[in-house]
Amino acid sequence: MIREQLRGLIQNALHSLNLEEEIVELEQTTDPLHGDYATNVALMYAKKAGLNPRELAQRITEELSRAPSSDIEKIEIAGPGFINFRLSDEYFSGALDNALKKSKKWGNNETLAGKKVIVEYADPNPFKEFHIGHLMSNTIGESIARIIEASGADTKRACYQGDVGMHVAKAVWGMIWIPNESGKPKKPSDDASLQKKISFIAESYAFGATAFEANPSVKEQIAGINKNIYSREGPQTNEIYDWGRKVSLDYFETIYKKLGTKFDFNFFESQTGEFGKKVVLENPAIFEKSDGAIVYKGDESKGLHTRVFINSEGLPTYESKELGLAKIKYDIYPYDTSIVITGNEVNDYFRVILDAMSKVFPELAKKTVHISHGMLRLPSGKMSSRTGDVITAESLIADTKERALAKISQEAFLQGEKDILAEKVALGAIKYSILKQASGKDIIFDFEQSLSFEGDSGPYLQYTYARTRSLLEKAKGRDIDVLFKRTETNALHKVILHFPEIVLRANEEREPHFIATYLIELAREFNSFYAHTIVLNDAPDEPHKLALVKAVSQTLENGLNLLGISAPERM
RNA sequence: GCGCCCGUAGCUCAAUGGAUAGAGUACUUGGCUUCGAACCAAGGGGUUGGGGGUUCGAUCCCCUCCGGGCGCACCA
Repeated sequence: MIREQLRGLIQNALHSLNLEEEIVELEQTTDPLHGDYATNVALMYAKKAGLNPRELAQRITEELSRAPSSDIEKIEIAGPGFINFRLSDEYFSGALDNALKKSKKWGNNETLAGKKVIVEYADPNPFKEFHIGHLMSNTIGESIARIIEASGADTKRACYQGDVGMHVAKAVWGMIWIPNESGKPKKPSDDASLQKKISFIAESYAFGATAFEANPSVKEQIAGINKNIYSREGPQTNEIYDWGRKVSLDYFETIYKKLGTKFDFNFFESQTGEFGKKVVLENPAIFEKSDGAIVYKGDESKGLHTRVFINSEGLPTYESKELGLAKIKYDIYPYDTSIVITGNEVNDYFRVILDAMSKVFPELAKKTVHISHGMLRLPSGKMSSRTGDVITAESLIADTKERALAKISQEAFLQGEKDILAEKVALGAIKYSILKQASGKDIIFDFEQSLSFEGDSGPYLQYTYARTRSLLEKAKGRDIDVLFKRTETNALHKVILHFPEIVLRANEEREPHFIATYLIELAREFNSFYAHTIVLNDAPDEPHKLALVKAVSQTLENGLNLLGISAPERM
C-alpha cells in the first residue's frame, strides 16, 4: 500500500539525518491544496533536531528526493512545516486498475487473517418485544461483524437470549392470570398468527410487571414461578413457558431474516446460568457470601462495584451467566477475540464481570472486548415495555416501508418487486440513521429527521448505486479502460481510492460510521461529477470515465455491504 | 454523593493533536427536450457549554465549574 511506502521513505530520510523516529504520522489529506498525503514529522522533531520546522522539512525533502519514485509527482513544504506528497497520475491509474480487478474484494484487508473472532449482538429477550433498541444493537453488530470478516478473520455471529429470569417469570405469570372481557382463556389458539401470539405475550408481560410492583403477594408468586422455570418443577408453568419461548424465538427468526443477519450460534441464559453458577461455586476464594447471596467484591478504588453473582434464592444473576457464557463460547469456538456488543447501560456491570473473569478465566478475559452503543431514545423520552410505551422494530420498519412505497414510481415495477424494494429502502434508511454516527452515543430518534430518504441518508447511497448500475447497463459493449486518453486525475478518482484505508480504520476502531460518512462523500462526489460530465459521449476519454463509474459502483456495493445495507440495481 | 459517558451551525451529526472546524436538514434562489431530479449548483448561518493549563499548534489531552445521560446488591 502506498501509505507504507511513503512511511518507509520518510523513516529512511529521518535516519539519514540521524533522527531516531518514534512515530511517523502520515495523513491522507482532504484538501487538494495539501497534496494527497501529508506528514508532520518536521514539526514533531524540529526541537530534537535543533532546527526550526521549515528548515528541518527542507532537509527531509532533500533526503527524500535522493530516491525518486514514479508514484510520487511532487513533494512540497507548506504552512508551518508540513511535507505534502502529491502522487503521480501513473500511480492513480495503477491503483484504480487494481481496485477494479479486486472487484468484490476491493477494500478488504488481511489484518485479521487467521484469527477467530466471535461477535455477539442483538440479544433480545424471549417473552419481550424486539424493539428499536435491539434493532440498533443488531445493526451495529452486523456491520462490525462484516467489517471484521472483510479484514480476514474467521467470523462467527452469536446471539444470547434471556430465556430465564424475572422478566420471563413476570410474562408467564401474566399469561396465566391476564383477564379478558368474556372470562375465557386469552391465550391465542395454535393456528392464530405469530403476530397475535406475540402481542398476547407482550400484553401479559406488561400485566405481570405492573402487578409485580403493585402487589406483594404477586411478587411472591412470580418469584416462585421464576424458581420453577429454572428447575422445571411446575407442569403448568412448563407448558406455558415452552409455548411462549417457542413463539418468541420463531418471531425473532423472522426479524433476523428481514434484517439480513444469520447467527451461527444461539446461546440461552437457561444454559449459561447453570454453568455460570457452577463456576462461581467452584471459586469460593474469589466469590464470597454476603447476606445470603454470593457476591464479587469489586475494587472500589478502581471504580468497580460489588455485584451479586448468585442471589439469596440460589439463582445465578446476569453476572454469573455472562461469566459462564465466555467459557461456553470458547468451548464451542476457540476464539482469539470475543466481542460482546450491548447498550451502554451495562457498562459498569461489564467492568466488574471482566474483573472477575480475569481471576477465573484470565486467558478469556484478555480476549474479551466489550463494545457498548448508546441508547435509541425518542424525543418523548425513554421506552418502557412495562407501560407498553415501546416502538417495536417491526412497526418501525412497516411505517418506513409505507413512506418508501409512496416514493417509488408506479409504472416501473411489478407489484412484488415494489414491495421488496420498499423494504430494502426502508431498512437502508433505518440502518444508515443508526450507523452514520459514532456508535457510543445516544441517538435521538425522530421519525422525520432520522428516516430521511434524501441527503445524508441510506437511500441517497442506494440511489447513487442504482444510478451507476443503470449507466453501466447502457454502456454495455463499450470500452472501459483506466488509462485510455485520460486528461488528469480528478477528485472523484482520488476519493474512490481512499476506500481501503477507511475500512482499515473502521476495523481498528470497530466503528462502522467511518464507512458510512465515507460513502456519503463518495456518492456526493460522484453525483456532482455526474451532473457536470456526460459519460457516454463517444469522446476519447469515455473509457476512462466508465472506469470511474464502474469503480464507484463497486465501492458503493462493497461499502453498503459492510454496513449491512442492500444495494438495489434499480429503485 | 461517587463512578463512567456526552456537550460543535436553528435541528441531526462529522472532523487521526495540525493548515481556512465540515456535511445533511431547514430557509432563500437557480437547473429536468442530453446517460435516473431520492439529484446538482449558489447563499447566509460558529466565542466547538464557561474558565484555566499543557503544546510550535487544542473541538480533541489535563484541571475546574455549568448542563444532560447512564450506573451505583440480589432485574437483564
